[in-house]
Amino acid sequence: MLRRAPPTSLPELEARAAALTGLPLARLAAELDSPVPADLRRAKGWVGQLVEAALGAEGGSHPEPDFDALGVELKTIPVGRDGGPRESTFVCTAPIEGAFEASWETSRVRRKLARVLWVPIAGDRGEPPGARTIGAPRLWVPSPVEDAALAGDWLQLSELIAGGELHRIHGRLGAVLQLRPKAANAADYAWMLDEEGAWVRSVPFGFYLRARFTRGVLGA
DNA sequence: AACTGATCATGT
DNA sequence: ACATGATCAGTT
Repeated sequence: MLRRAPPTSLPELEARAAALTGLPLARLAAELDSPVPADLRRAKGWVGQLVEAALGAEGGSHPEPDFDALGVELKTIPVGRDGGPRESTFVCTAPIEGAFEASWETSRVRRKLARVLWVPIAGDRGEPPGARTIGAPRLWVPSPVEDAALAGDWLQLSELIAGGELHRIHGRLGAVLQLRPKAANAADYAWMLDEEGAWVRSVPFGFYLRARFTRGVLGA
């Protein structure tokens, strides 16, 4: 897949993203010489990686923002006819150390969400990936109210991890931020501390933004 | 229709 | 194993 050079300024990045508005993914894929999968079942990351390449994100699996120099994280978000998100948004994995010493201010969740460029991808479930179209991008910086809501959930969820109360963790907790499994399959595991302070195998957890929250962010 | 738990691909 | 990119698909 071809990849553009990284943008050198925030306005340049925003202009590039805006220029993609209305473009079907099949056309973008053709420009970038990327084969279009028949469906996303075995290509779940294809859309995100395609838009990364189009905007000149560094890509790869490094723990840095997509546009490191600009401090911007890129997120594609599937939206329905009303412009509302169809899915939750993965933020980051829930590291065991992050539950202890880190404050909300220095947490990975907050750093990840400091500045996000949302790129909506319009299309219904089951629609061929190439037929989906890129929507108008939105650069988001959490408002004080949004930040406070995220902080509250993060603290509650982090306390469960820090306390080793792993069995109490499930996707129903958190008003805007939730913890859910984030793994390759059911056999995948991570080492975590239980209530007794013993290392145990656990399903790896990830922080996700609820679709309801993202709906507000997108102004839909 | 929304939501949660499970899953898929790739790179380091 | 864990980071990146997410969506699938069964249940409620």
